[in-house]
Formats: sequence, structure tokens, C-alpha cells
Amino acid sequence: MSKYKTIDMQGYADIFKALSNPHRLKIFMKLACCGSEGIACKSDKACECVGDLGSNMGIAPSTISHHLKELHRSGLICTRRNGQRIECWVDPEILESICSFFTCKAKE
Amino acid sequence: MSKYKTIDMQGYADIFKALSNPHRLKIFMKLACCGSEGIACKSDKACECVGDLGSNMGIAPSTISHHLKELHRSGLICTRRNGQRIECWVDPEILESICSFFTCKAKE
DNA sequence: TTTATAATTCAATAAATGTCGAAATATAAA
DNA sequence: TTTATATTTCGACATTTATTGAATTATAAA
Repeated sequence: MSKYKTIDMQGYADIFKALSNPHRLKIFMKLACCGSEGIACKSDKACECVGDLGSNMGIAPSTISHHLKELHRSGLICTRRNGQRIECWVDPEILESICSFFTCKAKE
Repeated sequence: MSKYKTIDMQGYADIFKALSNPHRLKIFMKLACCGSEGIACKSDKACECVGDLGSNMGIAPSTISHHLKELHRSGLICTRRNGQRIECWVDPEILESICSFFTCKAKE
């Protein structure tokens, strides 16, 4: 059995679609890359609320919300309510799956 | 200096967009995954012409052509004319770059 | 040269996407 | 309870995308 989440062709297409928009990619990298520790570390810095993620991006809150929903639908990020805020973080497991896709555990 | 091609944020967005369409992803995997050797092997099997790629996909030749152009524009595949045919193969270097992105050499 | 094959370009069209502001919902603070 | 803050949902709109068939270009074969 694989130690990775099983993701089918359509699942990968959805993931790549989620990352295909520059704004979403930026949000994803903000969450995934915390300092020098590399992608998908689980420190608090990797977990940000919707408003913080949207700051300095020059797009409306409703648009940020839309993009986060897309990232969540594809399985890339997890969310949790904490008071008024919704916290977001990258699912580390799915990153391993994507990595395995490109190092070719993935087959047709 | 990195041993990978330098790809900026927009470049990655373009790559993910190219892979976000199920038909294009299928074409890409046909090219990238040859047998049990894993992704991006350089054997002849990894190099197919436009017509062969389109067979069994149920879409028009003009659509295949369009998708291959997208894959090429993003830098994922290389092409070369051989007589009447255009041969396509995955650029192995760019795959290393993508892999490094997800193992987080990539930074904001 | 004429005919056949492979692939691309073009024009048209339907569907999907990104964006916003206004309205609604959820929670916290006064 | 009233007010403020954070986020989402909705409706509208402009842009982009996927797709096709017809016409065109490039090469090979007869």
C-alpha cells in the first residue's frame, strides 16, 4: 500500500487548475513556504486567516474567498474556524502525492 | 547556482494551467510515463507524433494541435518535425524544476 | 506534377473563469 | 441588544478556454 493519498487523473487536473491562477498560486505559496524550512511545514506561520492572505494582493475579499474555496475543493488546503476567522493551511499529505506524481509513481 | 531551469511565479502558473485540462494532462502523461521506467525517460517510446497522441482520445485533430501548442508554450514539451510528422517529448529539465518546486526549493 | 497524409490556422460558438460590489451570515465586542 | 469585524454568497459582467469543421500549409508518395 502507498503511503500517499490516492489521487486520480481528474484529481490531479483539479489540483493543477487550482494552482494555475497566479493569485491562487501566490496564496498557496504563502501558506506552503514558511521561511527556510521548505514547503508544508506545520508551524503556526503556515496557518493564516482569509483576511491576512488577501492583504497586499489588491483583490476584493469576496475574490479571495472564492480562490480559497477553489484551493480547498482541490484538496490542497484545509480550513478551520477560529472565532471570527477562518484559518487556512496546506495539507502536507497532498503535497507528498503531488511530488510522487512528478517523480513518477503516477501512472496512466 | 541551481541545476534547475529558473522558472518564475507566472511560469509555474502557466505550467499548472497547461496541466489543468484533463485532455492535456492525459497527453502529458502519455509522453512522460513510458512503461515502468518512470517519468521523463528519454527512450523512443516517450516521443510520439501528434496523430498518435490524439488517437483514442475522441477529440478533433485541430483540438489536439491546440493542446500541444499550450503544452509547448508552457515549456513542458519539445517538438521537432520529422517528415510529415511532428514529434513530441517531455522536456526532462523542466520536470526537475517542477519537482524542486514541490519539495520547496521554490520560494516567494 | 498530381494526389495523399499530417498538422496547423482560422472563425465561430458554448461553457467556464475571475472579478467586483451588495447583501447575507457568523462571531465577538461594547 | 446593538455594533463592529470577518467571511461567504449572490448576481452580473467581461475575459478566457475548449471545441469543431473548413481552409491552409508542409511533406511524402505515386
